[in-house]
Amino acid sequence: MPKSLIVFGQGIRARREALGISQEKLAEQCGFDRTYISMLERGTRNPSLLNVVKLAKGLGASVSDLTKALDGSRSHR
Amino acid sequence: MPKSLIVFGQGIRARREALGISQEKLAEQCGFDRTYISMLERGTRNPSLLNVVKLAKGLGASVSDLTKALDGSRSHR
DNA sequence: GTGACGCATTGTCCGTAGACGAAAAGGCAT
DNA sequence: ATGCCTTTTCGTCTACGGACAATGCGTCAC
Repeated sequence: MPKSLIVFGQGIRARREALGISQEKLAEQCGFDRTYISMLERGTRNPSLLNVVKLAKGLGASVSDLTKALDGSRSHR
Repeated sequence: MPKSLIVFGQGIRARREALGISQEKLAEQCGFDRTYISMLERGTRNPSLLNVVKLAKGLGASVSDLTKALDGSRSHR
């Protein structure tokens, strides 16, 4: 379970909760399945770049904003 | 062919050439295949988040730096 | 010419991303 | 306790990511 995905998922969850919306609502805004959001937030999925872009739109954030949490994270070393 | 991937690939290529290294060299630093780098730079591949992290390391850049180019890009609309 | 280099392109292969259904469990009310 | 809402977790399935080998095309040098 790569640390990068954990960190990324935590950022997603934090932003979603800051917006006060459910996983289902976010999934619908992104065009995803609700279970997919659940797995993303727990770091059990490795999303593609295009889906990260969709996520950013659904969260009203920029892509680089979502990925800032990964900048210092050594996923494995 | 999503515009986001094109833009992302152009950014990869620009950074790689700024480093003065070949696709093969970058691939080896990232643990990728050389053809994969080629396809990424042309936007014909949709990399996973973990691979974007690997790319960032191989290029000596931050993830959010690589994805900054996507911030304003409307991938489809 | 014939090398070597860098890049693009194709095809095959396996693993997993991601959709979808269903179920279960945790709040938090009433 | 019974609702409802949210989230987690379990299947299955198809599509695509990504590795790898092979080929081709240019452009250098020799």
